[in-house]
Amino acid sequence: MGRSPCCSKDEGLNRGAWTADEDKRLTDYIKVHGEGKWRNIPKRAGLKRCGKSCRLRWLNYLRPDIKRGNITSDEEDLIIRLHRLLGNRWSLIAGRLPGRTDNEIKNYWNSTLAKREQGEKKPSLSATEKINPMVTSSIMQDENQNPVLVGDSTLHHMEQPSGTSEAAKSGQSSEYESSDVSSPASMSREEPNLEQLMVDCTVGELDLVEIPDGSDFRLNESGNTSQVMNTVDNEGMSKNENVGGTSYGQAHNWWSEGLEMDNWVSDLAEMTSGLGPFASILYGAEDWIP
DNA sequence: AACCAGTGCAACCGCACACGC
DNA sequence: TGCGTGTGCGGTTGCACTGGT
Repeated sequence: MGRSPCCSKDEGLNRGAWTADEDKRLTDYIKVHGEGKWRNIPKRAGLKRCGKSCRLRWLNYLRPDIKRGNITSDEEDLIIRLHRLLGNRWSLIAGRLPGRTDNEIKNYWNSTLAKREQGEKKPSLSATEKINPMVTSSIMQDENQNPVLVGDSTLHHMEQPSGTSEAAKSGQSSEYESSDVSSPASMSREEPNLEQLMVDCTVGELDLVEIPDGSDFRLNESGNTSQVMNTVDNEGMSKNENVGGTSYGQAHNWWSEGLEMDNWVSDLAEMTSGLGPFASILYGAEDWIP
């Protein structure tokens, strides 16, 4: 697909920092007409910006529910924990931090927490191993350097999830050592998170996970997760049914808007009685997810 | 006071996916 | 079915600011 047509450089569009007047125009327009149809917004709002830029400005800065100011220690702790579970899924992490944007969290991580994590890295146990030794001790590589999950007496081949880490794909992980578990690249390569595990398991072994609250969260034939909506009384769910569309995007919707984290973890524990080697991972998560 | 390196953050970029036609 | 569009996402860049020398 590539570059969106609305973002062509040769249209005399403004670039760079937004002015107060531009902010006001955009805010006023969205207050009246609402979000969506971003491509039309610049013209209708009298802005010399591409729609994509307008969307970004609104979502990351102008939205009224944006929480400005420093990240609190509680938020920081949550970010760290969620990052250990999810990796660089900034939107997922942001979904658990009301008022914070994925961009803000991403910046905070890259500028502050990544360095701190690197500095605090223990020589004996990695952060992941401290969470649950099962996670890393059971990940090996086959002869083709593909990650292999070793659980019980079964080997589960772990395909690299598409789009998990562009940096890893393009070899742009120079900022991090390969052994650094806190780095985005190594996170995707060595630390299969919960969702990734669920995605990568074969259907026969992990066919159906039933989510309470009336929704099914399952692995489909192709190994991707899919969500089947059974309820109509969850506005958050229905609102997001046509948004995003990636498997983890759907997980995000369900997770961030449908269930509280506490319930999610305890429900997962109940759900996982048949998950074999993966159950311990989920149970391990129960110890540290707030 | 001037310079420079480091830092934080807003904005940009390219890609992926869903959806409608 | 193929294509264009709209949207979301993660990675990267650019620049203002700050502190040290």
